[in-house]
Amino acid sequence: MSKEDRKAREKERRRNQIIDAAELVIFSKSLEQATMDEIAEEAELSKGTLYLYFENKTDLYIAITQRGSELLNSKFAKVFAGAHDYTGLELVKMMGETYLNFVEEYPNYFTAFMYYESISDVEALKNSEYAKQCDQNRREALNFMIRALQIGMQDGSVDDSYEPKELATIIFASTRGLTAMTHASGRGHHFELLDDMKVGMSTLFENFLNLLVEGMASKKELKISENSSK
Amino acid sequence: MSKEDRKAREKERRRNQIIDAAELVIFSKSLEQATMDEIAEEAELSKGTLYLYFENKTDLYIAITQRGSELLNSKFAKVFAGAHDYTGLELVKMMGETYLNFVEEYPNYFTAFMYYESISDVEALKNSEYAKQCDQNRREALNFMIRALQIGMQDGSVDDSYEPKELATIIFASTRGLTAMTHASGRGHHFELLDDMKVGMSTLFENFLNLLVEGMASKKELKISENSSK
DNA sequence: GTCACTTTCTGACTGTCAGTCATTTTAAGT
DNA sequence: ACTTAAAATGACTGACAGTCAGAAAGTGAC
Repeated sequence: MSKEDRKAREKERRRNQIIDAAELVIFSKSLEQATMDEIAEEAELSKGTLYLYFENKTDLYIAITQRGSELLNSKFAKVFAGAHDYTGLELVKMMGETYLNFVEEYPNYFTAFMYYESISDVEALKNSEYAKQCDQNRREALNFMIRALQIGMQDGSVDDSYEPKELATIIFASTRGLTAMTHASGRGHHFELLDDMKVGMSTLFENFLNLLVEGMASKKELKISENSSK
Repeated sequence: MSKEDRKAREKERRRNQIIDAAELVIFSKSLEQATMDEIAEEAELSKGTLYLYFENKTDLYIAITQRGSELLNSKFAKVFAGAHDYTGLELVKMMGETYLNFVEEYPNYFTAFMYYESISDVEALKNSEYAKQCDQNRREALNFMIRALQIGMQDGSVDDSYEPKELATIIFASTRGLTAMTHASGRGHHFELLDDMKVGMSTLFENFLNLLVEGMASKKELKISENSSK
C-alpha cells in the first residue's frame, strides 16, 4: 500500500516542519514568550493546523523534548558501536562524557528535558503520545547503562556486588544532577557556583566520574591486598 | 522606631498570608491551573493587592520556593547542631539523608525547586528578590556541605586529595539528581523506573551514598596495605 | 473535464486569565 | 473634624491558547 505510506510520510514531514519551526521560535526566546501564532507563521501554516498535529502547546514542546531524547540516545548508541575495545567501566565513563557533551552542544534540548521533568500536571503527560516516547527513550538509555555495567562485571572492571539495574539508575540520576548544574551555570542562570570557584566544569565532571568509578570499581585486588596485610 | 517596625511586621504578615494562600491553591492543583483570582480569594484579598506584594505570578511561586529552601536549610542546620558526635563523612551522609527526607516530606516544595531550576527566561529571575534569596540559600546549603567535608578531611574520614568546594558541588549536584528521581517516581510521574525494578528508593539511596562514600573515603590505610603487599 | 466526496487547512472568533489603574477605603497625624 | 498618606479594590484591558464553521485542495469515478 504505497498510497497510505506516502500519505503517512507526508504527514510525518508536516509534523517535522512544525517541530522545526517550534524549535526555531521557542529556542530563540523561551517557551512562555513564544506564541502559537508565531510558530504557525514560522512554519508557514495557520495556527489551526498546528492543532491538527499536536494536542496543545505543551504537547508540541514535548515533541521537541522527544527529538532531543532521540538524539541523545543515538549518541549513546554510537558509544556502544565501538564497545569491543573498552572495558565496561570505560564504557560507563564514556557514557557520562557523552551526556555532558550533549548538554554543552544542545543546551536547548536539555532545557526542554528540564521542563519536561518539572511538569507537575500529570494529566498533561498522560495525554501526550510524545511523552510516552520520551519515557521509552529514557528506559532505553538506562538499558545502555545497564549493559555497560554488565560488561564491566563480566570483564571484572566493575564491582559485581551491586545490582546492575540499581547501579545504572544511581549513575544515571546522579549524572543528570551534574549535567543539570553544568547547564544552569552555562547561562546566566541562578547561582554561579562554578564562577565562584575557579574550577572548570570539565574538571569537575572528571572528578565526579573518578569518584563514582572509585566507588564502583571492582575491589577484588584491593580486598586481597587488604587481607594479606593483616 | 517601633512605628516603622510595626508597619514592616504587618507588611510581612500580609506577605505570608498571601504565600500561605498561594501554597494552598497551587499545591492542590498545579501552578498552571491555579489562578491569581483563586489565590486572592483564598487570601481574602483582591487580586490587585497580590500585585502590591509580588511582581507577578512567577514571582509569587518563587516566594514559595524560597520558603522551601529556607526550610531545607534549617534541616541542614539541625544536622550541624549535633555535629560534634560525628565524623565528617557521617555528616555528609546525614546531609544526604536529610535531603531525601525533605523531598519525601515536602514533595510540593521540591516540585517548586524543579520549576525554579527549569525557568529558562533569565529576565524573570533577575527581577525577583526571592530568586536572589533562593540562590543565597543554595550557597548556604553548599557551605554546610563544604564544612562537613573539611571536618572529614581533618578527622581523616574523607580523602583530602579533593578540593572541598569542588567535592561539595559534586555531592550536592549528584544528590539532587537522585532526589529528583525519587520525587518523580513518588507520583505517577514519568517513567516508573523504580516500579520496574523491585527496589525501594531508600535502598537505592543508601547504595548511592555508599558508592560516593566509597569513592571519597580516605584511602590512606588502603594505600599502605596496597604497598605493603607488593 | 466535471461532479461528488474526503481530507487538509484556515483565520476570525471565544473564553480565560495575568496584570493594570482610577477610585475607594482605611489609617495616621494634627 | 480635616488633611494627607498608604493600602486595598475590582472593573477593565490586552494577549494568547485553543476552537470550529467554512474554504481549499486532493482524489477518484464516470
